[in-house]
Amino acid sequence: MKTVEPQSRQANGKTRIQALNESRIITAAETVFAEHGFRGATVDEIAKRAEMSKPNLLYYFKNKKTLYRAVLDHTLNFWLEPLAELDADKDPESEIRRYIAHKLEASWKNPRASRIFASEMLRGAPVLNSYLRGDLKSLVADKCAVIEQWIAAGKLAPIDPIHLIFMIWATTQHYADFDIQVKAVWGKGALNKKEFDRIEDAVSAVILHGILPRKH
Amino acid sequence: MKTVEPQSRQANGKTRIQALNESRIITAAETVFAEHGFRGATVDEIAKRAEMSKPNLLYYFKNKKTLYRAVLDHTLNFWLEPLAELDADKDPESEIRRYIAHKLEASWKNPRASRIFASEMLRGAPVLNSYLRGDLKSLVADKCAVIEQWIAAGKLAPIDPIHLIFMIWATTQHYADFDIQVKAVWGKGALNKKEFDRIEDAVSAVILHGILPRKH
DNA sequence: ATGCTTTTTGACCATAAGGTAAAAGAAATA
DNA sequence: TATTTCTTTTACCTTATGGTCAAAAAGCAT
Repeated sequence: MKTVEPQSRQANGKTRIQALNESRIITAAETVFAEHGFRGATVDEIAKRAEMSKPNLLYYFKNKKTLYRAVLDHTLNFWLEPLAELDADKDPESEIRRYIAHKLEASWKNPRASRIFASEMLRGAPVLNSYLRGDLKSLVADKCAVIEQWIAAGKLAPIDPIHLIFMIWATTQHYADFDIQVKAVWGKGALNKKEFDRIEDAVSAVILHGILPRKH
Repeated sequence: MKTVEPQSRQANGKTRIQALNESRIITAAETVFAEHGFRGATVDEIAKRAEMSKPNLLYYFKNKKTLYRAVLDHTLNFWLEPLAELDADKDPESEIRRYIAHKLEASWKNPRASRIFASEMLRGAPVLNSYLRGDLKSLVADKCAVIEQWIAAGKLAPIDPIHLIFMIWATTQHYADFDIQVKAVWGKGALNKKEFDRIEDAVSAVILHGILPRKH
């Protein structure tokens, strides 16, 4: 009865193959969950997309729900990150412009993340409820306070900060989530860098124009 | 072998019971499709919600897809209607304010319609594709022309009209589709009339402030 | 090569889901 | 009330779906 050292693992405690396959699965799952939501997605389809048998997939994620949670986790990093940056000591115009740009870019680079989030909201956020009422809520509260400071300092028109945040979220997500509609109505194919820049300009212009104090 | 007159029907050619049941089914289906999308919705669940057996439901709509189309049809009236109103001869400020109010109200009164539409977009609009590229596109083109006129007359700042429309859509839909998030982050329960009015004010303020020409 | 661990597969299983068919049951007209 | 039309139910059928299990296959350290 000889004992043998366990197989070599990466920093995160995963074998080479684990790391590889888990990421392939997550990627495949993102696509399917984004398109069909939790209930509409099937494990079979995700497995096929990950070029893997269903039982093999279930070896890495014990069931659909666990996989979904993993995908949401992955998604949230993306989602939460840009907001954290708003800095009260800096100029609101450049800060908000940068935030809009960043958020639009995120929607652009990873529309699936945005759609997964949207789909989770549509079904009433059964999984993300506590996240919404916890981390996200307090983060938003912080940022509202920053905006309030700007308003108090006369650097912004007196608007309700939370609705400003909602407007920015809504608008930037729209281009990811309603991509098909945007393309169909605007008559473009896949949006390229140039069109993307136009979007950024238009959105920033209206919002900034809308919230910077008027000069008389 | 006596023949008998067919049963009395309403103007739309439907019997009393047909009209009643079809509307009950559509209502039930709206809820389920809004929450789970086409693939995630089940006929059983819709039937249960309509307090009816599955075969009975399928007597009225021969399959899930047909029912889904009927629901989308119902939804589109809602969706298309408010935009049709923008009138070039009137004042842009009041026209756009009215449009925003109208769209917000629609989201508020029938969030399910908004969500069904959102869900259809998320999955790439397989059913609504031709609608998007047809009716909706030309309607939007018309309204862009109206906005261009306002801009040419110096009544609006020179913004890209289509992005203005997208912004309005995005923002107003957000309050319907992301209702849960709004409630969780804002810390409100169900939104009441007062909060709804605050939303309307905030949104109109930013957008109108953002697009009306600056006075120097 | 050997012995152990990790990965993958194929064959299943139970349940859910979309849908059908035929017959029973209500409504409406005559 | 009789007859016809319209509605609802019961009993199924087929396929899809989430998930399990045991065994085979592949990797890896010695």
